[in-house]
Amino acid sequence: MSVTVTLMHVAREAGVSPSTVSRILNGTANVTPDKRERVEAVIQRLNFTPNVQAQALANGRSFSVGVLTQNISSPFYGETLAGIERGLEGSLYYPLVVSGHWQAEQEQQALDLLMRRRVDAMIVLGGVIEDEALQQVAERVPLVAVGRNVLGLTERCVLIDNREGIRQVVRHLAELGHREVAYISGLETQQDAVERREGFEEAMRELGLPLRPTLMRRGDYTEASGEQEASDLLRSGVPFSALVCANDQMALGARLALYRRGMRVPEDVSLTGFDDLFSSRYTTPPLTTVHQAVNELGQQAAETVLSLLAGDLPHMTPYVPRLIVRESTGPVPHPLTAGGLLMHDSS
Amino acid sequence: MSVTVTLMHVAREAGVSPSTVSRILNGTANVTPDKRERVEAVIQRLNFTPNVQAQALANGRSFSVGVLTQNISSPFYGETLAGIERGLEGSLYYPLVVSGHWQAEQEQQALDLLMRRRVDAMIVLGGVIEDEALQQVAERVPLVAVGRNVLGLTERCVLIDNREGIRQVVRHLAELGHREVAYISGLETQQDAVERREGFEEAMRELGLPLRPTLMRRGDYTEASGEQEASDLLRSGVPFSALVCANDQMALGARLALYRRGMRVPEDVSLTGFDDLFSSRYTTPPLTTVHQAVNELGQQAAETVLSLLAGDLPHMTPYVPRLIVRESTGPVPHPLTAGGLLMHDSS
DNA sequence: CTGTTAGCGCCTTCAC
DNA sequence: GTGAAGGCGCTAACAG
Repeated sequence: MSVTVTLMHVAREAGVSPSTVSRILNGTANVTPDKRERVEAVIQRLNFTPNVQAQALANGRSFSVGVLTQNISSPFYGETLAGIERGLEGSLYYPLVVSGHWQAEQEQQALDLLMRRRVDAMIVLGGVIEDEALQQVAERVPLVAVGRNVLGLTERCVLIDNREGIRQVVRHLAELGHREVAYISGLETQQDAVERREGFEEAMRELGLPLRPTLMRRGDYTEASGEQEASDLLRSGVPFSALVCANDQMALGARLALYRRGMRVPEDVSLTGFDDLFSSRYTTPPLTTVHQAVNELGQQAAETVLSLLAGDLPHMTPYVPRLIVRESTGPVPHPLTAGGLLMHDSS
Repeated sequence: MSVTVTLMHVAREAGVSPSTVSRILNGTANVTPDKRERVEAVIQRLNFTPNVQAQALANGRSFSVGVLTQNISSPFYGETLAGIERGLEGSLYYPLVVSGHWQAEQEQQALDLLMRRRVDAMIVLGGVIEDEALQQVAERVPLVAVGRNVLGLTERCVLIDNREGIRQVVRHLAELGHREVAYISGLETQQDAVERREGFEEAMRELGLPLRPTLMRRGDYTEASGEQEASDLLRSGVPFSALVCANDQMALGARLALYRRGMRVPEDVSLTGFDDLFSSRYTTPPLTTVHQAVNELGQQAAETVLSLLAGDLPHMTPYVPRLIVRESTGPVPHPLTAGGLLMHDSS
């Protein structure tokens, strides 16, 4: 394609030295107005844009921050990325994102790729890679983790109180009179899935509700697994009046399973999620869930990185999720075993 | 942070010249086995990774392809990005993505940013920026557009036959006996929204169905607008037995409006979308929609860019979308005006 | 204020 | 096969 025009070209064309052009570009020093004008005109005319690679090399900074995400197309991480994008906006920094797909090996490759690109900082979203690998990265550049605690870097982690989130859900259901509560867990190789399940169990105990192994299922955070586990649950015949899912996506899948069985939400079964994805406001009925402000978390991570880069030592405030009661939860159907559940179950 | 180790360090440590190390790194020439071993050992020990910025500068290529997307968190573009990521996998290239948010100005800034980063190629997803700006970019690097026709670059555009997609929807509804069909259009600053609406109108005419201005609404592709327009439609009292939405997100919003009015889908109203987002498989009921294989489109775009970069002249095959009939469409309720619709409408 | 001089880290001729 | 030298495009002292 056409030859790329360099700062050198501009300098020659404007009859000044390269450094002058550079100074104008970066506002590094004062330049006589007429020279400035001349140079700027040439820049316009030649459509010159500085080569970031070269700037990076000369500056020793790439002006980019690496983002290790897991699945770029997941609604959850998508919103986090949007938040990061927003948080970085206006700064000179730009996010380089790579997906790790929840596979330690791929995550390691992603980190390597980003380090080769000499990112100035790193943001890590979840993942299953060992803490050690992240600590190693953290030795070279400032690192902030979201939704994951990294040993020795806790003060650089934007954490969510998963236990508290689920607890709010259980409390809400208890207040509505539910006792037989089923639970579909997420992929327990992920920290948050474990925390949520444990939080559920703790809350049930605290509130004096029965914790039945037969009502505890294990999904993998996907819609498909939510559907699968929910329909297993229904087929099993063990009665329950509420179904708590470890995330919104599984709740969506579970919703479909209930629909297929002709079970109404919330008349027959109350259903809850976790994350408050944007689309959960539009499920039928709108989903009661735990709000995470994923977007804000991303933004906060970005801002933290920026201040780290600026040499400050920001301190993270742990994020407290909050229950959003919408329409997928309601009072227990009267005689549980005879009414709501079993009646429809046999229809 | 710790000093970054360079190729120079490796060379010294291994007792060879920098060029030798470079050759080993790139397999550019043969090197004596023992030197190779020595160097590789040092690379390991020092944990050396080449600086991509420097390589880029020396090579004149950055090994990155720019991606101009609109909204990184939208499920639609998210899936496209995942496809691009997949398509680029295994190549040396890496995607740099920036969002334009459907604003010409921001899109232009995004393009500038990417050109400054000296991307070797560009993939454009939708957008409202003028063709001219894209042509200008295309003069400097290979460019591929997805879901958008760019004047003079048509053979570099991965296009979707939107008219045909909507036509299939209308035909399907006609076969089910629907005559009074409402339509919610997308943001008509976008080409595809116009094509879909026009396709709808054409198909209605062809099939001899009435085209009522009062049943034509204009949304903006968001869930909120779908809800808004659908509820307006219901409030207006004009009877209809089917509602066609220009995308899945608006269909989701419309679904909620119908739910609020106590209208059943598909018993009272048939509902359709367009795009076949992953989550549309899990709406209640699962949504009849037009499949776009967004993921594959992204992948195809990436592969095209790669072969362009390799010097080939690939040829794009226009993409024909296909109707996916799920459960949100059904036969017309018996006497339309008396039965299904108005009865519920007045409840 | 501004031009000259060195690099930043790597690759690539060019000789040996 | 391998080292030396020059350059990619830009910035940052250093002298004027």
